[in-house]
Amino acid sequence: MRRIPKQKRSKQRVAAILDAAEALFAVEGYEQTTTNAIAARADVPIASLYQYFENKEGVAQALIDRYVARMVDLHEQTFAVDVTALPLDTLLDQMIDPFVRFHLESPAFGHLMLGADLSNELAEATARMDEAVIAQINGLITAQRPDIAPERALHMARLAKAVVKALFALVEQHPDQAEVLVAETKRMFRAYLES
Amino acid sequence: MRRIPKQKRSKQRVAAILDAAEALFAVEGYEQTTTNAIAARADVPIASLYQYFENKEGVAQALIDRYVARMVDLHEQTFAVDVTALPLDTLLDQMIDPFVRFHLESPAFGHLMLGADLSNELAEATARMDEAVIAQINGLITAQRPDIAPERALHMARLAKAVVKALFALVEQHPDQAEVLVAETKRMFRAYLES
Amino acid sequence: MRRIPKQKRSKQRVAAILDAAEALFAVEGYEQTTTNAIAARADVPIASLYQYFENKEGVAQALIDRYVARMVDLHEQTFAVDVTALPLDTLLDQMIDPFVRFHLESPAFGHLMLGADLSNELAEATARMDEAVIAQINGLITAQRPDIAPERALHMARLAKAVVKALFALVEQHPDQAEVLVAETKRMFRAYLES
Amino acid sequence: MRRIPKQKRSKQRVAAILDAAEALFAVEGYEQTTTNAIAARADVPIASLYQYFENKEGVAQALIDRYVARMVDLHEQTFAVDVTALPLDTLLDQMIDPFVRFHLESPAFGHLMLGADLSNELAEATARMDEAVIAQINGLITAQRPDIAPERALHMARLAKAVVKALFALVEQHPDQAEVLVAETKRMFRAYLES
DNA sequence: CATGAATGAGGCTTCATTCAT
DNA sequence: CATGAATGAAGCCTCATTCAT
Repeated sequence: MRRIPKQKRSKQRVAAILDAAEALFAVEGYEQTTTNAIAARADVPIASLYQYFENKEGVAQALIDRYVARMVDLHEQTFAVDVTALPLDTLLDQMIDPFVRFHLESPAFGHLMLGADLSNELAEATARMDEAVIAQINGLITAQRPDIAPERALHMARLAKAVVKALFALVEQHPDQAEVLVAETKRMFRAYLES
Repeated sequence: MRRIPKQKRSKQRVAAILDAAEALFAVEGYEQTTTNAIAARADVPIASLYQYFENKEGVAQALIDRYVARMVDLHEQTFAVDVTALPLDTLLDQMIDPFVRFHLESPAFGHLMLGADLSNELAEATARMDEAVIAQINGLITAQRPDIAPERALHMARLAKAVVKALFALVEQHPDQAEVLVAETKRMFRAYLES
Repeated sequence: MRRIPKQKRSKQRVAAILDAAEALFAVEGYEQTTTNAIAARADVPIASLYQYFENKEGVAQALIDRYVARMVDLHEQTFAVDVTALPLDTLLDQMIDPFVRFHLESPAFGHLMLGADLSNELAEATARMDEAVIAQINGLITAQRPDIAPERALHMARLAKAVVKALFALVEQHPDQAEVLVAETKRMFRAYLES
Repeated sequence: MRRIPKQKRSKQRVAAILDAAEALFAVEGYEQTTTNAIAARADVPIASLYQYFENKEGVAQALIDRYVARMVDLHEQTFAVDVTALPLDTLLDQMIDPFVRFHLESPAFGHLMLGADLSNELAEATARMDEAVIAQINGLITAQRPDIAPERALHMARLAKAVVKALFALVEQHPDQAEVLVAETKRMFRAYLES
C-alpha cells in the first residue's frame, strides 16, 4: 500500500474500496474487474484509489492480507488446544468446519487464491501459505498415525489440502448441500486415515 | 465455426490456430490470452483467425470440442467392458489412470473447463458433461455398494468428481510426483468405498 | 465492368449480383452494405463478384446503369408525343406519374442517387443526368409559360426537380398515401405554373 | 454523455470534439466519419473522446441536441407573435427565412437529420420532431384557409415540410442562388395556398 | 474459369494508470 | 489532500480486395 490511512475517514475509504473489490472479484473474477469499477462501486474517485494502492494487484494484495489475517486467527484458535489429543472425529470437525465457514464468508477468496493470475511475488506468498498449511496437516497426520512414513504423510497432506480446496469449490457450487458434502468429506478422510 | 476448411492448407491452419490457443490458454489462462497472441503464435494473420472462428470464445469452443471428442473416446474404451464386475482396485485404476493421462496431455483442459468465464451456452455444455460424468460415477458406486442409499451415493459421486479434479490440479502442480499422488488418491477412494 | 458476361449462365450471375446489391443497398444503404454480403445473398463466391466488377462502386455503377437505361426508356416514351401541346393537367400527369412508379419499383434508386458517397466520376455522371432532366423541365415550363424570363424558368425547373425528389422520399415514407400526395403535388405545381 | 464536463478545460474539449464532428459529418457523412478522425481533427486523443461520449452515435446525439436546442429557440421566436394574423407574404417570410439561415449555418444538420442511419431511439426522436413541425404547419394552413378539409391540410403540411427540406438541399448545392430559390419557393407556396 | 483461401489496413472501444488543478 | 481530467497502449473485430489452386 502506498499510503497508510491514519484518519478515520481514510480508513473507511480504504475499507470501502476493499469491500467493493471483494464483491467484484467474487462475481466477475480478478481479470474481469476493472479498477474503475472498483472505485465506482466504492463511490470513490479513481485517483483516490491510487493514492492508497500501488495498482490493481495492490488492491488484491491488501484483500489477501485481510484474508490472511483472519486465517491466522482461525489457525490460532484451532490450535489453541492440543489437537493431537483429540479423537479423530472431533479433530476433523475442528479442522474443516471453521475453514468451510470462512470460505463461505469470503466471497473473493477462491478467485484470488486460485483463479487470478497474480504476479510472482504474490504467487510466492500464496505458495508459502500453502506450504505452511500442508506442514500443519502433515503434523496432524503424523500425530494420528505415527506408523505412516514421513514421505507418505507429506503426500497425504498435500492431497488432503487439495481435497479441502475441492470441497470449497463444491460447496460454493451447491451451497444448499454444504452440510452433507462436508459430512461426506469427513467420512472419506476418516476412512482414509483409519485404513 | 464460421467457415469449414476444405482444402488441406486451411485444415492445417485451423489446427495451428487451435494448437497455439491451447498452449496460450494453458499458460496464460483464457481471459489473459488475446486473439492477436493466438494468431501471432500460429503465425497466421489475425484476419485469417476470424475467417474460421466467430471470436475468441469460438476458438475456445473448438478446442473444447476437440477435447470432448477425445473424452468420449476414453469413456467408450473405459466402459467397453463390464466395469461393475471388476474388483475395486482394478476399477479405480481403469477409472482414474486414463483420465490423469488425458489431463496431462491436454494442457488447456483444466483452464477451459474450470477457470474460464465462458458464455452461458458453453457453461451449460460443460455442466451437462459434468452431470453425465457424475451419473456414471454414481452408477459405479451403486454397483459396488448396493447398500448405500441413492441420495448419499449421489453426493459421494459429486465429491469423487471434485476430488479427481483436485487431483488433476495437484498433478499439474507437481508433475514429478504424479504417480504417488494418484496412488494416494486411489487408496483414499478405496478406503472410502470399503468403509 | 471488368468482364462482359457472354454466356447465359454468366448473365444470370451478374443479374443475381445486381439484384442482391439492389435489395441490400435499399435496406442497409450503400456504405453499410458489404461486398461479401452481396455475394452471399446472390449465392455467388466473393471472388466471382470481383471477376465481373472492379470493386464495390463498380456494382453500384452497374446498378445505376440499369436504372439509367430504364429512365431513358421512360423519357423516350414520355416525349414520344408532343408534350408542349398537352393541357397542363395531362402534362403533369405524364411527367410525374411514370417517375413515381419507377421510383417505387426501384428500391435502391433513392439511396444511390442521393445518399451514397460515390466517387467523383459517378457523382459527375449523376450531375449530368440531373442537368439533362432540368433542361427538359425548363423546356416544358418555357413552352407552357413563354412569358417567364429564361433565367427564372431555370430556377423554377431546379425547384421542380427538387420537389419531385422530395415527393419520392415522402412517398417512400408513406407508401399508403402515395396517391394523395402525388395529387397534392400536382395541384401545387399547377397553381404555381398558372400564377 | 458519459461524463459531464465541469471544468472549463473539459468543456472546451467537448466543444472542440463536437465542432470537429460537425465538420466531418457535413462533408463525409455520418457513416464515413470515423471516431478517430473526429478525435484527430479536434486534436484530442481518442480515449478522451470516449470519456465524454458513449460511442460515435453518442457524439451525433450530442450534436443533434445542440441543433435541437437552437431549433427550439427559433420556433419560440417565430411563434412569439400571433402568426395567424399575418398576411401570407409575411408569414411565409417568417416561416422560411430563419430556417434557411439556420440550415446554412449548421453544416451537419441535413446529414444527421436525413441521411444517417442512426439507432431507433434517435430515429424516433427525429420522427417526433418531424411530427411536431408538421402539426405546426398544419395549424398555419388551417388558419389561412379554414375552408380546406382537415385531412387534406395534413397532406399539404407534409408536402410543405418535404418541399422545405428539398429547398435546403437545393440551397446547399447552389449556395450562390439561395435567395432566388427561396423566393421561388415562397411564390410556389403562395400560389398553392391561394389556389 | 471458378472458387476456397488469404490478408493489410483500419475501425471501434476499453483500461490501468498518471497528471494537474 | 482530493479529484476531475487525461491518455498510451492494446484488444477485438471487419472489410474490400487479391491470391492461388
